[in-house]
Amino acid sequence: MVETKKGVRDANATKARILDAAKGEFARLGLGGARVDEIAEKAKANKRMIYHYFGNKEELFKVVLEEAYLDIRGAELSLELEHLAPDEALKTLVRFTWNYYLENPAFIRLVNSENLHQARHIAESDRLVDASRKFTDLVGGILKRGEKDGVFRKGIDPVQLNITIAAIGYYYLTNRFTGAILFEREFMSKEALQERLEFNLDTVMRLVVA
Amino acid sequence: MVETKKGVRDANATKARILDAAKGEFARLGLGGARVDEIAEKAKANKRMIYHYFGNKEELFKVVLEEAYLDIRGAELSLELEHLAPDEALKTLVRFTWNYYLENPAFIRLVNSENLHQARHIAESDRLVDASRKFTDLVGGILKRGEKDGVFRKGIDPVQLNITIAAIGYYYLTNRFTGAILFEREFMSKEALQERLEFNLDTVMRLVVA
DNA sequence: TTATTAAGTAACTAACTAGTGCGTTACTTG
DNA sequence: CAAGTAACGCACTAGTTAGTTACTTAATAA
Repeated sequence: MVETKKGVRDANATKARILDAAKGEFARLGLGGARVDEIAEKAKANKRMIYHYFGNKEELFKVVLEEAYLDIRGAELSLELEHLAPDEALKTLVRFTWNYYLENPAFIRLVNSENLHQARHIAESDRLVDASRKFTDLVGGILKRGEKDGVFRKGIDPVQLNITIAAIGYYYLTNRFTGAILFEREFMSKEALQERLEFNLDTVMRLVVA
Repeated sequence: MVETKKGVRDANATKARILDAAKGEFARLGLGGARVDEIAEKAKANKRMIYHYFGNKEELFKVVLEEAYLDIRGAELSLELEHLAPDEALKTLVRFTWNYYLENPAFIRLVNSENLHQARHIAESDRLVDASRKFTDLVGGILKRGEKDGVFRKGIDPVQLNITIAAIGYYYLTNRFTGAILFEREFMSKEALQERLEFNLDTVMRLVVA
């Protein structure tokens, strides 16, 4: 939570508080379910400020989404996977992805909401496309190195692999509520989470191994 | 779409039209985004009838969800996988799951919406728990047979496997909108879909193989 | 000190939305 | 065929909701 003392006028701080509150509300209730009044209240800002700084609800949602994506893409790059052996790099990525989803529950909920709306809010964001391209290239590089070292089989599509790495973590976490009921199983205990991570690491390594 | 001639009074037909329209609207816009008036109009029924037959919006959502889940669980059971060799049974399940998601886009959207609301609408549905238990047992049985035949390695958790089979299809399809933008790739062309299915079959078979 | 600009507020509005009151119309059964 | 019951419809309400209007207050530069 962004906290700044009130009374003092500070445009940047107010913007940050609004973004923070909006992220929480959009994640919790989706674009349609979130309420502008509620966001303003949570941000300790006047609703008028939201319209002043962001134009309207959807534009605000755009900024929230873009920031969320840039954050994870930045974190992925800062793992410096190119300095690790291919198999370690891949394992690190699987672990990181899993932990990022766990520690940033807002992220997957925002992505879900954006997909419900057919991704029209990020449709023209060159910044996101650039960041994602770098990420795909990164994974492609790991696969190439592994292939050359003889530890990975060849011909693996980095995009398909990326999707799968995201999927096996993301799905478990977003659908944990229905999952817990239907499979009559605890999804969020320390042991359950650890077990799933191990299973996912295993899945990915079996998929790439030569 | 359920179609019945108007004017003639037919409670079952009206209920069916309402459920059908509700499924479409809830899938399209989520529980929060769907509008009761719109559902009534699409159902060619009076809004009053929705409240008459289903009580309120959330109860209607409950029925829609329960029907959607029972439908896929029923379809899975009618595959009669127990009559197939273990590896064929598993491949058939992966293909079926993929095709079901493709042909019933409402299903994954409804499940997403339900998880946004922490699964409170299916929380007490014994029918669903029973149906899911049968399904988990089915997959468990396939794994056991494969293990005995020496084609599958032992110790695979059927629940984790189920989750993974669902995940690698579900995630690709729900997140295809953001995916298409970020990965600069067509997700829904015939070729792309076929490629993903092959990749997923490969992923699952490599995961279980002895 | 004063004029200017930007930050911030409260009260409002027009459109919408879930849910209802109350009446009408058709089918069914004794 | 009469009377009861269930299907159906209109028009309303009470409460929301995104967005706006018109204003006050603080910071800043001349």
